[in-house]
Amino acid sequence: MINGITEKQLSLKDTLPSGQCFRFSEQDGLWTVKAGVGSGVRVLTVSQDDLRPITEDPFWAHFFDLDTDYESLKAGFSSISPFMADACAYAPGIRILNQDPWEALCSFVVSQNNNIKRIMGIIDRMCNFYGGGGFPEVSSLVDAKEDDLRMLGLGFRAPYIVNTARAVHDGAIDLEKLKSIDIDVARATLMKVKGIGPKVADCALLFGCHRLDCFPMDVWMKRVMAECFPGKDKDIFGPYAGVAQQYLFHYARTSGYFSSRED
DNA sequence: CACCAGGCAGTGC
DNA sequence: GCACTGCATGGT
Repeated sequence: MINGITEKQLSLKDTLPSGQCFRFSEQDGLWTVKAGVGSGVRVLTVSQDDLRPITEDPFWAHFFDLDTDYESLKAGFSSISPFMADACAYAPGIRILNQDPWEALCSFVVSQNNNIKRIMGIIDRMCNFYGGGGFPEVSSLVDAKEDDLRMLGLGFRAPYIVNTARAVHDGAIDLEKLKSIDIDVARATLMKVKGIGPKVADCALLFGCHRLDCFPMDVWMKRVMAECFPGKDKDIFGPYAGVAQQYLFHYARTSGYFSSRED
């Protein structure tokens, strides 16, 4: 441990592959993370043994949300139920990333009815085809040809991507305002786009706009809530339910508790 | 062959 | 309001 931050405070292996971001890779303990749109792309190389590339760079420190106190959040969650305490203890170094809002929104449109490995491949091909390595600009997807998107593997999501880019381009969606306006208004604004439903809207808001009260309900979270919190809803987790959601999602997917498969 | 993947839109009731 | 179905694609 170097520079006062431990794996229990920031775990790369529990945070990066936990289904919230899609542009990273790992080889022999060395992680590469890409973030940002177009020529504004940033590239991080870091290992768990030495997190100084994160702690000493304000951009990456913010990206990994080092300014939020997860210890007190976990303490509060753990008092809710033994199962919740197990989920927090299972991977205590999970954090909610501060990703670019456009990148997050677009990525989660790609994610629908898809698996994480394939999502990562599609986004990688989009970055190379449209972004020169950075995430595709809104302006480059507004006029994207549907055949090109299908060639990259988007399938039925191809028109959804174009719809989303147009809504951002013409101002129907103001990504910066989504960070602060009323959360129900924010969700409704996103869901006006054909191709954005409640799950994608919540993921975009949680992972791209840092709206920590958003609680995306995917197939895994539906299992968790039905089996471990019957009759309850996200309100039992309080105003930071989105953080609780990430601990539960990761625990459900990878612990084997729900007879899952790893990928 | 079937079924699934960090869902959604369309349709029918 | 809720239940059901088709949807592109690749993996198991």
